Amino acid sequence: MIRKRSSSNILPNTLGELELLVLEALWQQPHLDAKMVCNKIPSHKVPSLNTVQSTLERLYKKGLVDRIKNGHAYTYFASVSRSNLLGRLMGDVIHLLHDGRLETILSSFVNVAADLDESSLGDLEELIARKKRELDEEER
Amino acid sequence: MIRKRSSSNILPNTLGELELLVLEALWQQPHLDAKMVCNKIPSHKVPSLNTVQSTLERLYKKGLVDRIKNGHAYTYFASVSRSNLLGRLMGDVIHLLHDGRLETILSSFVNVAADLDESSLGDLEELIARKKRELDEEER
DNA sequence: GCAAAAACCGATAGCAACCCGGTTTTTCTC
DNA sequence: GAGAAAAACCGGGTTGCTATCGGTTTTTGC
Repeated sequence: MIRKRSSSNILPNTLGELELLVLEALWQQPHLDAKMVCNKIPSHKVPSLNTVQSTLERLYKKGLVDRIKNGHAYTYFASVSRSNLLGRLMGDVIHLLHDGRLETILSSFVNVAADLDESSLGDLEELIARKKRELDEEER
Repeated sequence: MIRKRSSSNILPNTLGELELLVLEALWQQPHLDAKMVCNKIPSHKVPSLNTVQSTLERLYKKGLVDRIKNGHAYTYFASVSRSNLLGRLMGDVIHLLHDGRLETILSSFVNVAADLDESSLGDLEELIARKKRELDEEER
């Protein structure tokens, strides 16, 4: 028997529950050390300091947080913004299921946007218009 | 020590590698039995028939494929379209990182759209316009 | 130099995907 | 209907990842 395994989860940057909580804390207030992060975790599920530390380490290796040696302790801060990470994960999902046809992506966009009300669609239109102008600039 | 664990992966519907390959096969050609699915997996990584079967079973439990008893064998078919699944996964990601501000979502949309060229943005605009008209209809 | 605090190390546990051999059930054929 | 073939079903083993935390070492402030 060969039993060689391929990768289990095909999405490269998925997050665990605690990893997300830690990131939330750092987005809310950057430049915290491990202990401070620990104190910011919702009180009904505070893990031990060590647990938070290894979670921070994992996030660091993933490139989602960065850190500075400040005295004897690291202070951590998110190295990606919330919307940046959101965009990255969306990109991963899209890449995963892309079939080459743009329409697939676009109609999914709009399906997701189905929850959005009219003014949000207006906002989206505005953002697209801006993006178009940017592309125009680049071409010249 | 308590050592009770919370959930590890916060995204509910992530896919494994083989699960995706199987889905791809079913999208390309619906109504296949396990053996046929097996034959459609790219040749450099064909797993055993049993492996494909348990993968199909997992996908069935997840609600991503459905099946009909046809003679002595099940025939399987995807119960979600590619763009449907894409939209669902995008929804999951958005829900995961949503901070209540629509702008976060919208700017992520546009960040992803940064890879798209001008005509694609035009298509997206068109889809939004259509969506807006739909919303208009509903209101009346 | 010493005590406290933090980093570092390693070990365990749970979970989900993957992988497959062996057994049972179903069905098809004669 | 018996027997063979094919598929479903079952159970277990492997891997990779997150979560969890105790114990040890290093650093630092006094």
